[in-house]
Amino acid sequence: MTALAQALPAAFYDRPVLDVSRDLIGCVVSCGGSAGVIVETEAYHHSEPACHAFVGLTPRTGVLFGPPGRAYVYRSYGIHACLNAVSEREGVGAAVLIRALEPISGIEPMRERRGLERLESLCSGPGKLTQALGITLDHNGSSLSKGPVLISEPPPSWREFSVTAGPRVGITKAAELPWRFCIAGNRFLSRPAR
DNA sequence: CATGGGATTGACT
DNA sequence: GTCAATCCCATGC
Repeated sequence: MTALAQALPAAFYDRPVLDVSRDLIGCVVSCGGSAGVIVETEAYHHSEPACHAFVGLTPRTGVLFGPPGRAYVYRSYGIHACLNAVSEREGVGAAVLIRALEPISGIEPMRERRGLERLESLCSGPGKLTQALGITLDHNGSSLSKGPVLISEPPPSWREFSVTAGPRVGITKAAELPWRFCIAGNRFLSRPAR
């Protein structure tokens, strides 16, 4: 394990979701004795139809409209869990989808939870990284500052990289918005940046 | 209460 | 390239 870094405060997420989405690149997600650096994110905002919050306040979207800095975890295609960081002022309805991590510690537990060996396959997708870190729907609504899922500032060796923006992956509505952010050329992206 | 659609992944042609 | 798995929940009757 690397030295414990400072978890980002809730105020970090209380900003425009595009800023939070870009600034989360390089930060560290940790859970279940494993951790990885965020190399790919997507922003979602209630004002556009690809966002779950677009339909308004329902039992499903309650966390999205809650205070910033909490985890919104939803089930995708009946099989996978996807991790989001709720952003913007309470009541707005916005979040950042964490799409890919570069594993940095607790690699063996990740391999066990994923049932795979290949490093590049452990966290290179939103459903993969939650499985690798042991993140489940039970974490929905939990604080990303207090855990058990934590997001911390970038490690010292991760302060220099270039972030590119492009269209989001796998959506049918508002697909033209360039709200996906990645580290250009990183080997651990869910798919290459365009 | 019945229906349908995913912010995906992995296996297969 | 195609496609099924599988379940939560929004929507409509």
